[in-house]
Amino acid sequence: MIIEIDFNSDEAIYVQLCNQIILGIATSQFREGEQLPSVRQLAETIGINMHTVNKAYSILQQEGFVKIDRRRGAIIAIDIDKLRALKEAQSELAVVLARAMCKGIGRDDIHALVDQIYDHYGG
Amino acid sequence: MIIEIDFNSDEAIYVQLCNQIILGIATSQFREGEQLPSVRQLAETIGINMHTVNKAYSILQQEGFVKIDRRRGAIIAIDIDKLRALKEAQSELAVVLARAMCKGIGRDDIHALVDQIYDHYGG
DNA sequence: CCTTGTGTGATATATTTAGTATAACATATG
DNA sequence: CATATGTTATACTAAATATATCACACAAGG
Repeated sequence: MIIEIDFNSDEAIYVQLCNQIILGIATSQFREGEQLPSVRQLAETIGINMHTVNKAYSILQQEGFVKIDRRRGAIIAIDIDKLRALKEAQSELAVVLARAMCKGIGRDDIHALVDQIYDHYGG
Repeated sequence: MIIEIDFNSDEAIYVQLCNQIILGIATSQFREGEQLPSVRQLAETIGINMHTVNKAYSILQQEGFVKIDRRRGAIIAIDIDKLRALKEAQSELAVVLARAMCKGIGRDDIHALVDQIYDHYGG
């Protein structure tokens, strides 16, 4: 999978890394049990520091997307806590939808967007 | 409208302020043409610095939620650029939905959440 | 005319976060 | 033993965040 970092973005590099890897999992470019590049390797590929990658991996571990094995590095391993995930999705959606509503975007527009994204992700 | 700031949150104060005011607009607690508290007044109410409120107001102005009048302060004035708003909603949704999908949340769950939020906002 | 209340601007300072640069360590693999 | 893994520690720079003052321009009201 190709990971691209926008160094001019206002989003921190480690946040962009997390999001892209999660996007990769959602689009089945990364599959359960698959091994991510080592922190040193990915850091060199992207041209950033090892610790920045390590921070992203640690967060992904904490959020239950990967498990980290001393021998093999970071491995995709989804820890499903659906109730918790639903709560988080709800509070994140609340912010996004409030903005959308103010701008005159109706619920049908949102439903269409959701379907479009799910179709694109192959769900 | 009551604005509450969580000083222990990892979200910056000015970001929380922006989100809460946008939430207030979405829920019709703030209406078009209505006047927001002055930067000094709101700062004192919350117990934060004037400039922190000013930063939030400036961002809201830049994002097209308020207009700032030297005489009357910040006034709710939605600038509707639906195409742009749709693009932003899409990219924000893409991140949220990727996380949800990985955790086994299906599109029906999301549609239900969307309806729930829109109902709650009174749309 | 003066006071008051707007937003705005400049400056300074403290704190936290982000990112980098090195180095070293424990451990598992071959 | 050499290599590659994550991990830990330290130090440093740069940027973001938040606060603290002070001052300015402008408009409203007495």
